[in-house]
Amino acid sequence: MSCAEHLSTHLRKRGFRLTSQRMTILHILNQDGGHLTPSQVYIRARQSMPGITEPTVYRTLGFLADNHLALAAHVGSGKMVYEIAGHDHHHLICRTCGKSVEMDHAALSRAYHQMEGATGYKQITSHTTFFGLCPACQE
Amino acid sequence: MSCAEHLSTHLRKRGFRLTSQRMTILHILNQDGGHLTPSQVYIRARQSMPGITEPTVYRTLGFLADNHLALAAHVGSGKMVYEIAGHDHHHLICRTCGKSVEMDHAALSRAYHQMEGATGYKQITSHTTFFGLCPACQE
DNA sequence: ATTATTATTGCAACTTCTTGCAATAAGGAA
DNA sequence: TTCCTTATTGCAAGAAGTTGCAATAATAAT
Repeated sequence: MSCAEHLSTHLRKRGFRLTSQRMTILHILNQDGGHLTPSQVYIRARQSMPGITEPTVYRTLGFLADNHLALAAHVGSGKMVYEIAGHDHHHLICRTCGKSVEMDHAALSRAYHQMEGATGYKQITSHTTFFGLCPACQE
Repeated sequence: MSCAEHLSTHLRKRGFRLTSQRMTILHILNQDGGHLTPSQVYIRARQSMPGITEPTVYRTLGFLADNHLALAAHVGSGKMVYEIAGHDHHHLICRTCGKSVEMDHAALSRAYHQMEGATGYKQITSHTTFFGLCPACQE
C-alpha cells in the first residue's frame, strides 16, 4: 500500500483531508528515514512546494504524529524532531556527547506492561527518549 | 543542610558561583514543589528581584537542571517545565485529557538496569515522561 | 459537472526560547 | 580590604514555535 493510499484510506474515513502539503511532508519523512526538525522539513518542502509556510509545516507534523504516521521526539537539542513511523523503538542519547542509539520496543515491552498494570493507564506510547552516559563518556 | 549551603558546597567547588538569581529561582522551585514553566518562574522571580530578565531565568533553570538541583521535563504542553529535584520519579500523562500521575523510579529500576546492560550506557536519567491513556479516557 | 460544506492553508502577529557580547559582580589572592 | 580574574547577568536581536482568522480547496451531495 502506497503512502497516498494509506493516507486516503485512514484519514478520509475520519473526516480528515488528503492535501498536497500532507503528502509532501510525509514523502520527505519517508525519503529521509531519520530525525528532521520542523525547519529542516520546511526547507525541503519549499523545494517541491514553494508556497508552503512554516505554520503549515508545524501543524502538519503535529497532525501526522497525532495520527501515528510520524513520531515526534525531544532529543535534547531543544528542538523537536520528527521521523516516519515504522518500527517501534526508543532512543537513548548520551547527555555528554549526544551520541544516540536505538532500542527496540520489544526489549522494554515488559516494563511498559508493568507500568500499565501499576497505573491503569493503557497504550503507553513507545518512542520515548532516554538520556544517559555512553561508554566513551563514562571515563 | 540549607539551600544556600548546598549550593555553596557543591557549586563553588566546581568553579560555579552562588548568585542571588540562582538562590531566588531555586527558592521558587522549592516553595512550589510542582511543575513550573520558565515564564511562571520569571513572573514569581520578578516579585522578589525586579531586575531579573527572562534569558537569565532560562539559563538558570538549565543550569540547575544540569547540576541536578532541578528536574526538567516536557509534559506535552509544548512548554518545558521544571521542578525541584528530590525523589526519583517519572511522569505518566494522559494524551487525551492531560491528567498525570507519578511513578516512583524504584518501580522501573529493573527496566533501567536492563537498558543499561543491553546498551552499555550508564546513569540513565530518571524523570522520564511517558504518555498513555488514563482509565477515564479509555471508554 | 456543479454546488455546498467545512477542514485546512496562508498570513500576520504573537509568545517562547536562544545567542552574542559588553557590563557586572562573585570568589580568590595579595 | 582592595585588586584581579572570569563566571554570570542584562540587553538586544534573532530563531523557533503558536494562534486567530479570513481565504482556499478537498470531499460529499445534488
